[in-house]
Amino acid sequence: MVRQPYPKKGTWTPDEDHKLIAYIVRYGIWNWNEMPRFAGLQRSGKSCRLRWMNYLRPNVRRGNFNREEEETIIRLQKQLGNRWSAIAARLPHRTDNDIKNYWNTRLKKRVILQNNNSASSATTETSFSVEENSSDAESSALLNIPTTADFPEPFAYSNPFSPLSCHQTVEVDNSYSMEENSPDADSLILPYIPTMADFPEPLTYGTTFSSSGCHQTVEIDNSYSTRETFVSSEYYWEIPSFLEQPLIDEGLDREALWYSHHQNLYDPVNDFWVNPLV
DNA sequence: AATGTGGCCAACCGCATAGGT
DNA sequence: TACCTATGCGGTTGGCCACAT
Repeated sequence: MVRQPYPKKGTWTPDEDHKLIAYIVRYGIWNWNEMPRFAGLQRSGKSCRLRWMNYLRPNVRRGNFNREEEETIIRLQKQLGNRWSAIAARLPHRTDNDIKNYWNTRLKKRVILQNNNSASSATTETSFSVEENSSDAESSALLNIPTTADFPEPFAYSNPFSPLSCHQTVEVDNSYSMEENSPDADSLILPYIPTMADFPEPLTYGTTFSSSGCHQTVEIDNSYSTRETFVSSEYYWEIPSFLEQPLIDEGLDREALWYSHHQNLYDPVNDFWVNPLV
């Protein structure tokens, strides 16, 4: 009996990122638990999923939060509590983990301070309990505390595989529009979810294919949901080692796919994804 | 220069939930 | 209906880094 190697933990290496991106771009997401084995990763499926969702996934916006985003987070946290996924759903391109971290390390203190200040100025009482998750909308008024948006500085994205790097290279527009977000939290804004229509040609699931990379076969389940699982064609990246392998889906034309996504090129010299159209 | 301290954030862990059998 | 598995979510941890002493 062959014992499964103990899943690797800790920080992901660029090589691991490369493998995961390449695998998902090529085959999509069909089963997180099985995927690492086929992708040649020693990680748990859970770890792969987390890495993809929080870091490698297309459209993930990283770097400083602007003032509008901060205010939105503060407002939604007050309304929804620590339901980070719900808050993230209303902040396009931000992950729940990012929002959670940002809240815990920065915004939380600011809100507490703000509440303390407003409490002390609003009443002469010396003992006043500040409820962090108060539903009192009146207490949501922000102090004029400088935020990162007040001190714009260039973002530094160190990860060469960051999707943001592909499309926006270095500059990040601080005027990032939040107009998609209704100020009314009751109107739910869902994040963009790729559908089959986003693909140049439909993937054919329910077929059996062989992965030449690992010399194994796998059954693709028809019941597999498209929700949050497919890589949009807009972000089809070329990974040389994988392109050298034959495509496994009959319906896919590698060349057509590549030309339809030619805007993203990998610069092997600088180990960086660039967009020549930007 | 060495050490201590705190902030930041990627990643892990455990539990909840959804969906399939 | 009960059980099992995969996935999602939120809390927490650990390591790295910058800064202070």
